[in-house]
Amino acid sequence: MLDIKRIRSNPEEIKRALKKRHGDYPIDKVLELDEKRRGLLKEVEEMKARQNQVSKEIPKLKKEGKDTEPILAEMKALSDKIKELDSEVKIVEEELRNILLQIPNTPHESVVEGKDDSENVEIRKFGEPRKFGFEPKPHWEIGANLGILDFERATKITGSRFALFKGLGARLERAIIQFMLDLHTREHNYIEMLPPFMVNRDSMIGTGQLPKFEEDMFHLPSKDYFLVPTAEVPLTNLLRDEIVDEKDLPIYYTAYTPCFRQEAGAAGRDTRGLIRNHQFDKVELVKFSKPENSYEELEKLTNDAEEVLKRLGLPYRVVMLCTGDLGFSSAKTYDIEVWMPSYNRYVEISSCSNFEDFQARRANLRYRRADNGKVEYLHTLNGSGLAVGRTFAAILENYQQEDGSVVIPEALRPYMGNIEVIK
RNA sequence: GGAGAGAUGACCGAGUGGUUUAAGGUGGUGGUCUCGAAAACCACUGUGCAAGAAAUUGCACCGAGGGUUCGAAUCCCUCUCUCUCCGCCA
Repeated sequence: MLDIKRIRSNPEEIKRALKKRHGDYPIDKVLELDEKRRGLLKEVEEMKARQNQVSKEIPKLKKEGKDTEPILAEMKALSDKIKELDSEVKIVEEELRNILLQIPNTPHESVVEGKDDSENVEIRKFGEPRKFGFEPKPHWEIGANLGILDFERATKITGSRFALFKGLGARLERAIIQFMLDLHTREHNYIEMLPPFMVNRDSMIGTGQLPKFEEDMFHLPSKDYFLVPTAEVPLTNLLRDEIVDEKDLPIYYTAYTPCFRQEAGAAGRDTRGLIRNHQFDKVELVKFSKPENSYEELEKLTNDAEEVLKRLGLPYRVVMLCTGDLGFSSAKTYDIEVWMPSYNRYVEISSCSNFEDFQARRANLRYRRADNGKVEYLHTLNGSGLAVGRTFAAILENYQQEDGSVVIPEALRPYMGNIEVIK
């Protein structure tokens, strides 16, 4: 959520920034409602001040045995008027909030303007796509042939867009999770969390999935809970409505969770394999930072995620999302894309974002400055560290051999009982 | 799932309709005292919104949301959560 005071004092700057996103947002409507709200507030608060004052006099008058009837009648009228205005204020505030919740974050000035993902900017590259001396297979064929992935039975058990990992496949998935968590906790100083996989509505609003993207989520109507679409939701909301001390910052959390997404609107895309499923595993990185350090923290966070791919020896590149491709809550995002031979291109495997105070404002995440004791909004950041299913797929495809076997990257072998090859 | 009890500031805890601008204590910050510290004493110690250049002022907030009343932490209704006992259960 954008700061209403910032919109009020710099409406043209906000309009200019949002225009870069190539969308249309009702800033003038916000200004109009804000002005209406403040006018009503002034009026009703003056009435309440009078009401409070007179209410203190009434017991004194009663004690003195004076007739309070006329004053009570007057106060009754005032009370009714206050109720009327209060509900008017409430309606205006609700409308204002609903509009504000649907306005995306303003892009950081360093973000390149562009219309869609075709205008994203490559920042750096690691490794070279492997030249195969044979016809490489896609991971769903490799996995099925080795008996470690079974999509037909996953469909039987549940439906389309689910995966079943079998035998060494299940173990490899688990090994990847463990390897990622160990790297981030031991070498990058993240604190490991294992949060609930369902969250309530307030949490989903706090990180920006709601109200705009409800159709993308799995919802449990009996409790009004949502299956987590990413561990970003429970991790960021961990500190919701809290004020942390400056000395405790920055705070780094990491968590493995399964992630659940409807993939509404993605019909027909990536229907085979592990790339786009309703349930997938992910290790997530979340940071809470002081505003002045958040862009430095974004670079470090991105490096932390890249390190996973480096250790696994998977070729990748980092791109900066242009304004037209930037997520709703994000001010700046780097996508890390891994080389996927079956797609013959780089495929997103991590998305690292700085949300500045956009989520913090929604989720009421604040910290107290050590020097002056003032309370300010935190900056929040997160990134995948990494998407586990896509990592699994990239390993199968990049490490496949002509005979259909798959070499295990060295970094994972300690987690695989030192097996070197799945065959 | 059934029955009962509860939710008050950073923490403990009083408060069942009107000088409560939420008593008192603990913790924290500043000061007095001291060579220094402890103790003691004094003062200060929340968040949000609005107005103001600022000092400051007003309004709201006692789990959440409604209601009764001139006036609600206090009374009524709904919900959420916590605790105890019972049932069920990995």
